[in-house]
Order: sequence, then structure tokens, then C-alpha cells
Amino acid sequence: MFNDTLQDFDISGFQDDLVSWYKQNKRDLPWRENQDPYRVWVSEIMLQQTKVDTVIPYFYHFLEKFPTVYELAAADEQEVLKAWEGLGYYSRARNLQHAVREVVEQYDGEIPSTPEQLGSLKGVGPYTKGAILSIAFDQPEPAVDGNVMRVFSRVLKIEDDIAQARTKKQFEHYTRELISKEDPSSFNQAIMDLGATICTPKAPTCMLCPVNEYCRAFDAGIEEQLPVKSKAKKQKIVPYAALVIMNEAGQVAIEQRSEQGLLASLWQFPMIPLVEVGQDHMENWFRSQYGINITIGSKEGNVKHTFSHLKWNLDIYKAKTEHLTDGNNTLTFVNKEDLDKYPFPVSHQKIKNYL
DNA sequence: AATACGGGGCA
DNA sequence: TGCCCAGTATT
Repeated sequence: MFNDTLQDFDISGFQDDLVSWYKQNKRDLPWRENQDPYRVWVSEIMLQQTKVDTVIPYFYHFLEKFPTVYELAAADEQEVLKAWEGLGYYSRARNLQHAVREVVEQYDGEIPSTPEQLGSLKGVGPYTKGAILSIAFDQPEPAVDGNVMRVFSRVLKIEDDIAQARTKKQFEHYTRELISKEDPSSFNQAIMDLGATICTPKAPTCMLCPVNEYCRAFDAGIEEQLPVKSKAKKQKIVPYAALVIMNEAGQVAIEQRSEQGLLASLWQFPMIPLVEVGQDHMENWFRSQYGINITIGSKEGNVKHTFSHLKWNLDIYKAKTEHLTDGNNTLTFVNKEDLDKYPFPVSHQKIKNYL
């Protein structure tokens, strides 16, 4: 199926040097305290596209609030989102709770340990499946993430575009061949630690690398040129007016976002899409949408926020209304002190400063 | 095969 | 700014 890349590669020597290095140098991380599959699972979901240092405080708090699958399954979704607030990719939290509920109902609370059952859970893709199977259940399954592709693209001198799906398949194939069958958990985590601390995206410190003698890119002096990755396209800029609307009771208006799409089910200050609505028509548009009159003051400031695929440019306005509710009950008027009970995206947490 | 989906840190 | 990060689901 694949070429002869692994011909003449000293697999057992590579495994031994990598795993011994890991055992002496592994990072002390909270989810490495034990092999509890639930802890491993939660950590792997949080770590998707997210740095270790960012995850650590969330992990502690989340495990304290939801120590086992049972507490998480029983929790209110808003509570789970609140615990995820600021971490991003909020569908991870929703999918995790959905999957945990399935584990409680279908598997009597025991996290399944077969690739088929585990991989069928919401939010558990090829990487997370392999990570849980290897780390929690000691099974020799590949867990191919960005680290693995970077490390092996260098070690094996693979010059295919790692942004392509078929390239990832290649790495899964090679990792399956290379992974230690005696200690797959240490092997997979060793690659991650190596990628995070030595085989870094820029300026890898090859002189400190425990497996540099096996590294074909290092041998050829092209480690900085790998991996090859095609560029992402630029984000579109989307302008909005964000409104901090106070009523005469001193309450502020917020609303919950749709259950689907961007920042699903999170809360926000009402926003007017300035692509469709002219500056002079904001109050009219608001009345047509929400059924109440508001008086918009002058612009108070601006918040820019970059997502992976778009940029929000938010002009902040303060506004007043005489109403205590809106026409269709889309808005919720809350006391300032109660704002922190609701999960807000980071962009709208910044708007709280204008209160 | 491409796109949607967050947010932070770093050169 | 642009790139990267312990990716997955949807189209």
C-alpha cells in the first residue's frame, strides 16, 4: 500500500531511545496522575487544538465540578458550557456531555475500550480514540495529531502536505508500524512531549533530541523545512454593532445564541449586522427584530476578535430602553451581578468592561 | 476534499 | 500579521 519508507529504519532502537527519554523527562501533568479513562478522555478533548498551559486550569476545575461520568451526565448543559467558557470550540463540551450520557446509558458508566465503540462516541475522532486506547487501556493504537505529523515528517523525511487528509492516513500507517507494542502509552505520549519541547514547529533543538540519530531530515539538514503544510486562507472581516442596553430597572439585555453554528448556545449582547443594516437604521432594525424601542447613544469603543475562519469587528454602543422585556422574549434582562452566571464568548466578555 | 468551528501565544 | 496548537463534524 505505502512505499518502502520504513525499510532500513531501526524501529526497536527508535522505540527504546524514545521511551527511555520519555520516562526520564516526561512532563508532570494533572491528567497523567493515573490512567482513569474519564480523566484521559476529558484531557484529550480539552487538548484538541489547545495548548497544555491553557488546558491545565480548566482541567482542574472541570474534574472538581464533574469528577466522574455520572456528574457530567447529570449536569445542566449551561453548567458544562460555563465550565468551558473561554476554552473555545464549544461543540467539544456539548459533544463530550452527549457522549458521556451515552456511556452512562449504554455502557453502564464504563467507558468502552474497543476502537469501534469508542470511536462511535460523539466528539471522539481518530486521534482521540487512539489516545484513549493507548493511554488509558495500553493498546497499541496510533494517535496522530499535529505533533506526530511534525515529528515523523522529520524523522522519516516525508514531504507530503500534512494539511491533506490522505497524508494523515499515511502517518497513521507508519505510526502503527513504529509504535511500541510493549508500552504504547509511553510511546504516544513521548512523541507529544518531544513535539512540544524539542521537535518544535520553529527552531527545533535537535542537539537535545533523543532520536536525532534516527532523523532523516536532521541528517539532510532540512528539519526546519518540514513539515510541509499548505496555508489556510485569510479570514473575512464581519462588522457588527454590539449593544449594551440598559432598562430603567438597571438591568442589561443579553440573549442566547442559536443551538447550532458559531458559539452555539452561548450568551451575548445583542448584535446588529452592519453588512445589512446602515448606521442610521439601527434603532429601526432593532424594533423590527425585537419588537421594542431603544435609544442608541454614541459609539463607546471597538472590539476586534479573530476566529479561525473570520474576524468580528464590533462597534460598541450603549443604549437605553423603557421596557423590561422584549416583544418575543428573545432578550433576557439581567442584573449586572448575575452576568457571570452565563457562559459568554471571550469577545463579549470584553464588552462587559463597557458596563 | 473543503469548510466550520475559538482562543491564545509567539516571532 | 501569520502560524501553530494533544482535531472533529459536516458538507
